[in-house]
Amino acid sequence: MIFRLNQSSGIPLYLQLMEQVKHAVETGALREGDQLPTIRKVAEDLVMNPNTVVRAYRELEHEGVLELKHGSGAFIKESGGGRAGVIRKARAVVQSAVERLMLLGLTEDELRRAFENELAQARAKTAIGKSSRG
Amino acid sequence: MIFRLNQSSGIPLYLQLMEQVKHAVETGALREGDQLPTIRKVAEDLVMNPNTVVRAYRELEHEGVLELKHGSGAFIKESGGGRAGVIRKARAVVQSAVERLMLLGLTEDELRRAFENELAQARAKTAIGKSSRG
DNA sequence: CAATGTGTACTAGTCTATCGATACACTATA
DNA sequence: TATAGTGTATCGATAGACTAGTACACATTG
Repeated sequence: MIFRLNQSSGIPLYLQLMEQVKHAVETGALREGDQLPTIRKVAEDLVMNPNTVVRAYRELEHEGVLELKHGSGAFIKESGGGRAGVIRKARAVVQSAVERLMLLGLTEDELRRAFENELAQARAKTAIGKSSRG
Repeated sequence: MIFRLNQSSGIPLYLQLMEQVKHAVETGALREGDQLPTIRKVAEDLVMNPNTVVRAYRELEHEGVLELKHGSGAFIKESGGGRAGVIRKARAVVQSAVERLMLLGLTEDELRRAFENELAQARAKTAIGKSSRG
């Protein structure tokens, strides 16, 4: 597992790290039980402070993506039954929707707004309120 | 046009303002040429600094939602052909997609991620890159 | 021109997010 | 028990976001 950061993107380093771990999990590059690179190793490789890596790992733990074991390391956590499969299906749905939306000639911002609006609506109606898998 | 802010929501006041103006435009409560409430009036009504209102209005101008006329006021701008109608159609598409996704049991975060991923894909392939209508 | 209403520009304070330095505590291994 | 490898905790520096105070410039009306 190797990470690549864009120092000048304006996106916080710890978020970039989180993003890459999540992506690796979703694509299957990282599986349940796999150990992630050491905090110190990542920090060294990417020439950054260990604390920043800690932040990424801790948030990922809080989201239920991985588990930190004091003195041992960081490990990918079971995400609960064919979650990866579900996410793949979801992608298909989203993809077709996005395609149709682009045909309507919406800008990316408008598209995102429409999405967020719906999400807010849905949140109000249903019980998906709890964000993340905590 | 009356605005309502949530001081303790953690969401920046100027963003809340922007949100409400956009929503009013999308629902038709505000139409092309309509004058928005004065910067000072909004600031007074909501007990906040005029500069914060300015920020909201300026960003909306930058996004092409309204137009600021020095000495005259702020006015809703034509958004180009039946844009409102298009946006309404888009909403329907998004709504059905979101509903299906929720049935899959995705959390809000996962849903958002899937959406952003697709958006990034689409951006790479097509020419919708330019965000906002500027 | 005067008066009033409008947006604009400049400056500064405060708070938070982000990242870093460093020392501590747990675990595994021999 | 010693040692090396791992995550943890606490504090500080810095930059940027957000909001505010105040004075300026333009437009409209009479």
